[in-house]
Amino acid sequence: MKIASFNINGIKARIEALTNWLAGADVDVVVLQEIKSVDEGFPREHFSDLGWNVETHGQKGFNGVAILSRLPLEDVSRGLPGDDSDEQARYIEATVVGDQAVRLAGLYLPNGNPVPGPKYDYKLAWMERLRHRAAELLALEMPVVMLGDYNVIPEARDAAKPEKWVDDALFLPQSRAALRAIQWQGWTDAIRIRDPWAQRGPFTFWDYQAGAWNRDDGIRIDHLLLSPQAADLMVETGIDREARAGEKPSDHVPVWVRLAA
DNA sequence: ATGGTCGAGGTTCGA
Repeated sequence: MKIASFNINGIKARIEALTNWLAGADVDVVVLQEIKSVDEGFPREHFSDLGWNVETHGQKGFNGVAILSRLPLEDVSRGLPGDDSDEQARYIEATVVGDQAVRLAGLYLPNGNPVPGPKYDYKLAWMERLRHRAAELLALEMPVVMLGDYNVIPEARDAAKPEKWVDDALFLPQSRAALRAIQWQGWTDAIRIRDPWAQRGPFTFWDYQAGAWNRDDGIRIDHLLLSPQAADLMVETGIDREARAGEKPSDHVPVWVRLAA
């Protein structure tokens, strides 16, 4: 089972690039972030006609997450538990049924800028809620993949120019500590363990501004965290970097893991 | 050191 995450930065603007990537990526399931669409505005038929099961959790204008799957999806739930007043569409869970059942949590973690301010407070509170949910998912003792745009640069080596990010919500010590608190519950960072001692990179996001892609001025903020039962099934993982060089690209590229499931 | 791009929705905000 090949599982991917892709922040597409607008489904209407990215329908062609996403469709082309899906045709060549050989993925079974992909979680999407920043669909920037209400559920009724998502081109559901376009993807269902191509053989994808579609589950969305959208809102008007901003945010929004979705799952496309060639395999059956069960027990879909929308929204991150822990705050009934939170109306931002940033989280969706589903169980994918292959040879084994795999629980997926697709997430779009708040950006948090500017700092300080209510947006950063919301980011840290959201991460605390995610930590609680992550502990519940680990307690299932089943293969779980928690993946998406975490909007956190874990370490200095995850940025081409870390000095640019020192005052940014994506790299502040509190943000990184909150991510570590989740990881240290027992999650495996699938992309990092490909090359544990890398001194720089790999990256998953390059800003549209100032020629960041051409300078390879990237950061790693899209992550795949695997429960121990999922990590035991991991056979391959990767980043589809070439997607950033295509026509009308997103500013993020897909990240993926293949499980023997 | 400097300059500066997208998307969505509606003339501005979020990233």
